[in-house]
Amino acid sequence: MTLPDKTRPTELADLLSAAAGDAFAALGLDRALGAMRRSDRPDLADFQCNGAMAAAKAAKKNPREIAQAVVDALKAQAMVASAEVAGPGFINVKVSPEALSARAEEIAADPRAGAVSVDKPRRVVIDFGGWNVAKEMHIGHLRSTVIGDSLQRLFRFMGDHVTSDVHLGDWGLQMGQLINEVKQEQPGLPYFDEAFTGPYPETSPVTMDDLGRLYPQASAKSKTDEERRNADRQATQELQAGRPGYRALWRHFCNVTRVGLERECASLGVRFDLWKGESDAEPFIPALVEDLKARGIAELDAGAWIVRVARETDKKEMPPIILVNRDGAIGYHGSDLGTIIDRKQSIDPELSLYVVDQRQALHFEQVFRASDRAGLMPERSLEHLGFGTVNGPDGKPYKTRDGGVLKLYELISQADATSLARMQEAELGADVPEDERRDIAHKVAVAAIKFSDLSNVRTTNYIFDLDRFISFEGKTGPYLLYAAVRIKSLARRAQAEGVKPGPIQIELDAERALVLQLDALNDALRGAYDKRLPHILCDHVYSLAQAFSGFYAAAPILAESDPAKRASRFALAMATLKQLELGLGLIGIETPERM
RNA sequence: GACCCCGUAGCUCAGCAGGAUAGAGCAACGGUUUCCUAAACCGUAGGUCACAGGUUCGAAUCCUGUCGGGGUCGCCA
Repeated sequence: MTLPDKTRPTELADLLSAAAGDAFAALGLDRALGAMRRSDRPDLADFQCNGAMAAAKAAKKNPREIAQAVVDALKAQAMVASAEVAGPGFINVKVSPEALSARAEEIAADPRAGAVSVDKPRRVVIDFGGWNVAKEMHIGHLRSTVIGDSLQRLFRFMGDHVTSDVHLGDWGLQMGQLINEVKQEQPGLPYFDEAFTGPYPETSPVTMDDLGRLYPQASAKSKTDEERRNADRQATQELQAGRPGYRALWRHFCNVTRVGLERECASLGVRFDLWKGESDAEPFIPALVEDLKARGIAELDAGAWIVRVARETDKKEMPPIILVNRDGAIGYHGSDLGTIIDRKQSIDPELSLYVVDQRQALHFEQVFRASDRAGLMPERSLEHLGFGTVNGPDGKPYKTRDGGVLKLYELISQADATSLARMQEAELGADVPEDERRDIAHKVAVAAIKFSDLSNVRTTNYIFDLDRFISFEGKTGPYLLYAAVRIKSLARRAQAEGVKPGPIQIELDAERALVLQLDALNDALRGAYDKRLPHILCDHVYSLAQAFSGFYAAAPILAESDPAKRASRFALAMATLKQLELGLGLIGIETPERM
């Protein structure tokens, strides 16, 4: 293997890894040992390779000797300014200013700001499955929304064909509970009269506020009162079996809820390809059940049709899935299987990602196994991307001071207000029309909220602190916007002064650091994409903003008097802006023109 | 009881396919604006990586155990 054509520079670490890999191969060692990464010791090197020490162990050779051979080979590369062996066998490399310039030029010229894409695009489904009919969005729903949105943006950007589905919880016992609750409050409605032949009223008998009030009531009663619970089960089964009045009422619940959810989505800048729900799986279920019965996969157990998914190798108990419960109703096991069939037929995805609370890990493992057993979709194509809960300082799910849940719109409006106040305090945007000022404040607020959530590792719980969430200093969304906005301001000024970007020349330490950071984009993209962890991307964008802020403070850009330097630095700033906006876009954050 | 996740600076968190001096942000302290947006920049201080063993030339990272926190375990989703 030889180095890629030098007329097209590419990721510095890749070039170095290839060169080092050749050197290892020449020694009869594994090429993969040549993997180069950003140095842990920026004072010593730009990049490092630890392969010599690993190789020495296997080949029983002196690690420093191996490292020295690799270093000698690396020194022959034009892009290598210096290479040396350090300590027990670290290989330290500094790249030449020319190589940095070339890479910066490439990023500046590339519409994708230096980002690679996948070799083989896949059809991917992303299921957000966190929202429910009759439940208003609260702080706990934020995670599936922003994580799922970030992933759909990232996967699309990497080249995959993504279909996102909000996948509303609209078909379980909670529907029967709600029907009965409404029946108790308003028994005279035609929906409950089996003799009524229609048509049913077009306007909903309940508002979103009503639903928000009724649902907890109904749920509480169902838990404590066995008779009521049986009635709820009965209603659920009748709804699913198609009782017209119940269906009509249920449709009102869904529509009313959807209006509210769409408003939140618009506010957060999140969109879905599909607004399907558990109920959409219903048509696929009877045939599935018959098929599984016929093939002996479904078994009758205590009145319910189940599918066993336990395996001998299991270390824990693995309960069967309940395909049809003893009332004849479909629970979320069954509806998830039905949904898999629906997607298989309409999309045929190669990968399905379920962005749902970590606490449902067991459920998804069961469903995926059942899907595999039934031959619907292979288990390996189904992934549950669990996320941790949003906790208060006590480690329990977050509650407001009065013990209630924090509604999402309340969080957003508080952040909006804080943001607007901050602008006024800084006397910014005074010359901007009221509408635009509010728009800017909202963008800043959404950036703060999304970044706070996304910069936590997806899989772990985190402690939510409202003040910190909407604070605008330090490692926050607004910090990132601020970096981008300053460059936009530079661009306007350059336009007015007739300054154009020119050839990039790397001289200052701050410039080196910035280009090295720009070059690191693909590492972050690959990490975030492969592991489905948006925080890796957040870290990159933050580091990039930091590197730019350092550069901005260290060197005059448009204020530089030397025209060549001015043009170079301006070009570097514009390349940074492109990558910043790209990265921000992938975590769902929009950049205002000013702030 | 079984299984899963977590325990890193005063606080909130990165780092964990082993690698050099464990990194950020906030809070604290000290500096920086005649100059492109100070929502910024630079610096100081702050850690027995829960604890105990083990593997290794080398462990925050891998293995075992203990303690502490959170979660899950068939007809709710």
